[in-house]
Amino acid sequence: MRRMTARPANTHQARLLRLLRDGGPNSRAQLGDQVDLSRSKLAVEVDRLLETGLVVADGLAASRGGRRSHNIRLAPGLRFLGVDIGATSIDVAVTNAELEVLGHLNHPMDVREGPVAVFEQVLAMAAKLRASGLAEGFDGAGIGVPGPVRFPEGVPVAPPIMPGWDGFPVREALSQELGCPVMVDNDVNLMALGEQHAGVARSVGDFLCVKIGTGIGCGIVVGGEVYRGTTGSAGDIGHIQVEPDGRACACGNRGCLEAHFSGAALARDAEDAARTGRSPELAARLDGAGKLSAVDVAAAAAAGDPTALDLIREGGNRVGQVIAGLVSFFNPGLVVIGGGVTGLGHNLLASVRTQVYRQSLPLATGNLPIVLGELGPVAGVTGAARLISDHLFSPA
Amino acid sequence: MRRMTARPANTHQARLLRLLRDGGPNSRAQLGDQVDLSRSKLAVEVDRLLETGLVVADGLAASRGGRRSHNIRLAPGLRFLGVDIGATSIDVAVTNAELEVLGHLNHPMDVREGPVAVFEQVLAMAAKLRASGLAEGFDGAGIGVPGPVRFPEGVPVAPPIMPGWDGFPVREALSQELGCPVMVDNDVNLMALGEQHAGVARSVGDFLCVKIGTGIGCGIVVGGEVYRGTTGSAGDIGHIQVEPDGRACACGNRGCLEAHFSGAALARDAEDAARTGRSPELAARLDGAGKLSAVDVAAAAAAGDPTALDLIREGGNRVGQVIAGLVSFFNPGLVVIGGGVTGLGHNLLASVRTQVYRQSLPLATGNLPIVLGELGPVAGVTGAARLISDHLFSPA
DNA sequence: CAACTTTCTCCACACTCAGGACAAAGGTGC
DNA sequence: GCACCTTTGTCCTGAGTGTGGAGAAAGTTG
Repeated sequence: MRRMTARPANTHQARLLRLLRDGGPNSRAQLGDQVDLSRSKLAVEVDRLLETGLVVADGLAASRGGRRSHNIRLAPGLRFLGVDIGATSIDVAVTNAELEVLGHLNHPMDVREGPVAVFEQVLAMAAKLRASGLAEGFDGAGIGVPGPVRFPEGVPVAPPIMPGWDGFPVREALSQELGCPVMVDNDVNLMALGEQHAGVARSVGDFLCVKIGTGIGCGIVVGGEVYRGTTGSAGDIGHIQVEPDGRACACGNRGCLEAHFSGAALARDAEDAARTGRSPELAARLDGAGKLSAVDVAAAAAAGDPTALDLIREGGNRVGQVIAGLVSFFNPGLVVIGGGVTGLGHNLLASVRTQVYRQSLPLATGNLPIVLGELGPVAGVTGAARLISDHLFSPA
Repeated sequence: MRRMTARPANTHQARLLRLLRDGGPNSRAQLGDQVDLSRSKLAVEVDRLLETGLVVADGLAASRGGRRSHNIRLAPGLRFLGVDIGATSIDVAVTNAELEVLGHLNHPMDVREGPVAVFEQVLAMAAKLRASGLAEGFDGAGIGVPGPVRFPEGVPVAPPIMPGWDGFPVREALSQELGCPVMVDNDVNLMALGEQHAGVARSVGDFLCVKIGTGIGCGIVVGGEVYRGTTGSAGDIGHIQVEPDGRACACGNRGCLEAHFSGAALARDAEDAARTGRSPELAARLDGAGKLSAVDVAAAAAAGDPTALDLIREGGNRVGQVIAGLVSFFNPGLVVIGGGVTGLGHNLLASVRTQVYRQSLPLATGNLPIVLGELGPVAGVTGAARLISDHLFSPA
């Protein structure tokens, strides 16, 4: 099929496209209720959108007591590709224009293998999704990488855990390969966007989204928009010091949050507890290579293992301590916790909450929900689709 | 004289007013270079502003090689009142429409005496400024208070150091008394606004402004706008924990930043050092009541007193530790340090810088200036004038 | 004093947008 | 089945917004 070529010509059209994206099919009359435009002006803009092919008239809706309305919806053939590159795996999904995930693939891969190898894998996954009939092509793609990004150019800058990616023109390269517009962002920001679009953070203007995976990062949303900072490294909380003269961190400092608690740190601590005989539950879960993951710790905790519970509680205290500071500083309306450790669930949440509610001032915490993300692995890819759709659904 | 009654009728007019405020008198042609409007449209809007009396034509400028231009400037009689209520003193200033401080008064006063007594003092100071001929009346007033504010209503909420102010309708009361529009904000936010308008933070979009006075707070500017948080308590960093099981704080917790370093904590430590004989330099500066202030510590340090230097260095390390975390999180383009302790100067700055550059990642600190505010006590009142002028110079 | 610049005004024309009249297409009650 | 209502959508007029060009006014420069 012919891919999306047109862009909205003005802010009205952009507004209408986003309403249709976020609210599904709608009649002209219903759209009119939401946009503060006269019916006549609205009709003109809808007609123009129909001409561009971005939206289509799609049959008649049931009567609401009068003449039946024509359903207007985004072109059903539009497809976005959402890519979420983590430290240890890749998620790729296809969505329709309403950002509903139509198909989703996950593949383990070490990001340190470098952009070329990773790109090959991403393209193979995209091809597989296309071959399965979910898309004939992509109208746009969003991609998240686990490190800071110079956002306007779509280029990673000085990413600590993926040094081979420094300066690699992710946006341009992927755009070339896919033949469609591409936007690049930090994976944590995309998780925040995903939870904002379809998850727990709907209708919250200012919130924090703490992603605890291999590392730790924090998405910052101000007034509904992702805040990226001066050099694109905002939210990089993994190297905040939580213990003077604490553990050595890969960054060269001591006592960084990430060194004391993160997916990687938790796994190391669990493996240590297993090997030194402090936890038979964990020892029983060691794999052939003597490795454990956050999932194993969650399982051991669920089985009542006190050492596993201690590790989770201890970790929650560490993150909670940092989050408490951020809550005092940022005064968010919501804190979302997600990433690979979501499986640790309420044990983790409980100790985070304890720290925050104890350390921050009542005015900041009084009405502050601290919750787990509800989208899991879909958050990142949904956020990626949202990123490119926000870009395409804005005036050219 | 007749006070300002009109407000800009549209965004163009608001834009023009702000250009005239920030850039001084300008010709129509110069304004046209800055606003992306045709000369004809611009002439129409300027004419309308002239009709309202908000701006006046003020003689001819020198020729730039052709016909001489008419100077357009903000009405010279416009006067704003800027009020900055600190924990221990009140600053009041009159500015013209360009926010230049025409007169400035300071009066020591304990904010805990409550809103009624403080208001009386503020009104007396305003009357004194008026009596001196600097203003015949005020077209608007901005006021800062040392605590969180519900911004839209202009009402302090749960302010820890001034409990008597909780819920007091500052905006409404002052507006009644002065007979002009009033906006209320946190004193720290106003300092940030002041430094942004006329100080070190000009042309910086995202920055932090740490004010260390009796307490400690942090103004947050995102994209040129003050960020206030969900309940107006954003930037309240005084109660971030810097030492587990540290000193008891007035808030009920232990180890708060404010308990370890702030104007009040520094004074206490200095008095202690003086009384226990660790520092003759400080002891010599004790006043009749056995009290010291940040100024005394600065003087002792300048005289080479090692104990005073230690206190400053120690305090700088504490704040630096917190700022390092905030820099990682927020990735600002600038950090400004101001407030009563500015007198500690480069001794303080040095230890703050050391902490931040050591603890934060290079990407966030690479090009990050950490500087002292340059406006001193004028920052707050300038910010207050800026606050109300931003309000009045926006479409009604 | 002619030629050029800069500043400002005036005017014709295109575009945007609101609101009312009206047509189309349904439901409801008798 | 029919009159009357509601809802949806279209068309038209008129007010306002904004552009760009012509040209006048007021300088400078050689």
